[in-house]
Amino acid sequence: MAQDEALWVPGTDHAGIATQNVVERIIAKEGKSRFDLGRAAFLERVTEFVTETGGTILEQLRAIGSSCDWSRTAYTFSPQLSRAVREAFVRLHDDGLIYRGHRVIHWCPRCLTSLSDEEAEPHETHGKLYYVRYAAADGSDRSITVATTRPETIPGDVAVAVNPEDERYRDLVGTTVRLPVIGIEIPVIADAYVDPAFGTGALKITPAHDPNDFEVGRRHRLPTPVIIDQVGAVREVLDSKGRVPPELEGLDRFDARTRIADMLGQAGSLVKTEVHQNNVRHCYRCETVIEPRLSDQWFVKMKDLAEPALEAVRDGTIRIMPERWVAVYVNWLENIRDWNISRQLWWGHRIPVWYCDACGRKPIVSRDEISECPHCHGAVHQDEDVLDTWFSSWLWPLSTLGWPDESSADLKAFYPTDALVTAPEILFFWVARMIMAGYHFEGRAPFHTVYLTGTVRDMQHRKMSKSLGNGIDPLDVVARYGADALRYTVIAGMGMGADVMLDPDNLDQSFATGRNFVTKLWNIGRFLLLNVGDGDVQPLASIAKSRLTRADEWILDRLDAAIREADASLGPARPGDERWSERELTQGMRLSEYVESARRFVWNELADWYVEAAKLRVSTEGPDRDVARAVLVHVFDQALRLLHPVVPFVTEALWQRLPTRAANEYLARAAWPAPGESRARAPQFEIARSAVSAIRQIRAEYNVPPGKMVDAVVVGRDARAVGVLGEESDLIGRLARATITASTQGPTGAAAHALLPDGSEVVVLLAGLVDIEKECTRVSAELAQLEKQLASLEQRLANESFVSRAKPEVVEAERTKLGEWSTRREQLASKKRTLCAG
RNA sequence: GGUCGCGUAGCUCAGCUGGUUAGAGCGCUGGUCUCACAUACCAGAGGUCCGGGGUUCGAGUCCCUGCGCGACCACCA
Repeated sequence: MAQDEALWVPGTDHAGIATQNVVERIIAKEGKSRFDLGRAAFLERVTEFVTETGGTILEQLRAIGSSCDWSRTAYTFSPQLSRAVREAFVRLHDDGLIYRGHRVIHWCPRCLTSLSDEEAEPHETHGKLYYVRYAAADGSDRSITVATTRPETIPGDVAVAVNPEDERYRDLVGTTVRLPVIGIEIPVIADAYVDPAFGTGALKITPAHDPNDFEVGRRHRLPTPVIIDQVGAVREVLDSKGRVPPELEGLDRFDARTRIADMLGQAGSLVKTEVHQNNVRHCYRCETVIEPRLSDQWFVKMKDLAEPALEAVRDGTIRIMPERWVAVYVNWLENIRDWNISRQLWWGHRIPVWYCDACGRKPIVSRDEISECPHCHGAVHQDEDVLDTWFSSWLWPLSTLGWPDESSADLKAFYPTDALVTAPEILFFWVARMIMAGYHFEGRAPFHTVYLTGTVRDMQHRKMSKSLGNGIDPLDVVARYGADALRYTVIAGMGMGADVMLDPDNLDQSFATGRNFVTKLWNIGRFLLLNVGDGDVQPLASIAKSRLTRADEWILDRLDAAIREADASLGPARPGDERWSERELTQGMRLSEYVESARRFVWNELADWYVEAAKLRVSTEGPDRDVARAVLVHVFDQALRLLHPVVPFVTEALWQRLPTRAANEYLARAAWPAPGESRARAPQFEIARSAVSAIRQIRAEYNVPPGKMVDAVVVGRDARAVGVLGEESDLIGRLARATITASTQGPTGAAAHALLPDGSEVVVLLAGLVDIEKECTRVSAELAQLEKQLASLEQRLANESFVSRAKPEVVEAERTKLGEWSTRREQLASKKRTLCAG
């Protein structure tokens, strides 16, 4: 609408682990595992499954009216995007940024795959801390007690480590101790990694089953016996002959834990156990407790990649909103660790690496399939593993625009893109990595605004999830209330980065905001179209300014204010220069504020006041009818434009029916509104408006029946106000059901009184109804309140510091206020004298 | 353990760089089926801006502190 070509590429990723898990569960019901089916047949099943179900997200996206370019719907597993994945892998490898590492990684014994640091989620767990005594090997009665949460890994121990500074154990360093129950002799070593303050200050070292122990073991050139297999059972897997006692052989790690605790107890080696709280990592897909596992995996070196991504956010090339996430982003990048990109899954991009079975040279990394060794022409086999799904997602802004084809028209036209909108929980998984990929492969940031939304939660503030059953399917909401109601509710209810609470058990109430607004908008449209009728409607520009009424000027003025507010709330789409200015960094993207400005205009100003004011004019034949019609249509047209991005369906449907709409035009393509020049008489209408409110207030207070006409004297503060009130008396009278007399002064007794903000007064004559005592009380209360406020205002203005230090416009405003309030005080005081004297 | 955020009306939250009498939606109370709309209209009640200090002419807004929540990160076995 801002006449700026916009592209939103829809699409999905292949969700490696998640999808594979679901399909494995399905075939498990048939009593099969993926290994029974074999790789090819299994992949067929997954493809089948994805084809059937994969469209749901896109359907939902479409149903809620997302204005995507559906012809470009992308999928990370498509040939085009797969090509980009391979290209990226090969380039990174050629750049020396991909390497194969032998180390302890996070392993899910259920999914049978490794996971990245981000995919292994720490959960607070209440466990036990076991204190186990390791006796000296020399037969003396000396011993060293270690504290461990995982006694089942004792068979894999290769040393006991203490801090080199620790006096308690200094004489033991260099000696050997025996593994309890097992009897193997291991050394006591000193390593600074050990925290002397924790537990006993002595730490058992199990290099194959703990990442830190692995590092310690490497420093001390210790062996790495593996005693837990890939499904998490204890057995002699590698370099561990004679280490696993027969009682533990084949036991699951948790069973082995209780079993070995018993054995240690019987052997007198278990000193004590303590309740202990610590973080245990779980698989982010199946919640299984992660088992650290020693294996060969492909890693991406992250430090060099992180550098420009860090710089981009620091120097304002990319802004992250809300701003508080910047610190989180920076912190993660500064402490970034290498990215394990291999997954021992089948559903994903196979790693483009081949090994020669004959000559056994270095692994061959290739863009194309390889059938024989380029060196010896021997047989080759491809790496069994696939890539982390995020290894394809991190290329999204590039790959969906045609990369690696540098001549791609899309890439030229739309890269770098503008805004990336997503949930904060994938800031690291996705956003940070996309930025790194953008810089590494294309030398530029992939977007310059990162907008992190809040999360939709239920009434207990729980995230919506399948397992809790507290989710809301957008399709249900669309079916019940329409897409616009859903969109309005969520957009209006979500301040920047704030969560929005919706009750899955009470959709009526949860979506009332949006439903009511859309209904209201529709009804305004109905009235308008009905009353404007079929005849030609003149464009507002062709109406002479002198023909506009005060109400016309007022509503046009309010429209301009709404447009200005909306523009300010939305802010600029992209940086004015290469980088965001200090101001721009935090400006804009306030969707809820933009929506509120538009809502207030349409509902509280257009519908509640202008439409009511214009009713008589549009139903009365004559030249003024055309003026009112022109203004109504113009204002509504502009309002629809303003609202279209939020409620596209209902605004488009209404706009199509506007008499001024040209054939074959769409609101979606209409120009975004721009404010016009200011109108002098617009503020005067406020006096009339408050007069109506004041009369209504009095009517309500005295329980005057709605149909009954009353007499009201409207006393202007000055001649000009009286003039305005006189000219608008018909309108005021109609809206307030009163016969209006505008005057410079009014009766003080036997009437109900109300003051207008500008100092004018409304006196409603209620023959025989007025309760003088009530009026006295009211006026007294009002006066007291005013006196208090006036006192503090006077004090402020008498304060020299305020007058000299505050901004001049603030002081000026306070002075004006003082004048107005003083007048009101006098009026009230005189009123009080008359009323309260009886 | 580190970092960050939050605590404003019964509920969910706005309130941006300190400056009119602190706002919205939903809910609540009273009155209206007024010829666009009862998913509406009119009027109204409801707030010690978590507590305590401080800076300032001026604090919901800035600083310190206490209490209560939450998020993220982290190799303390």
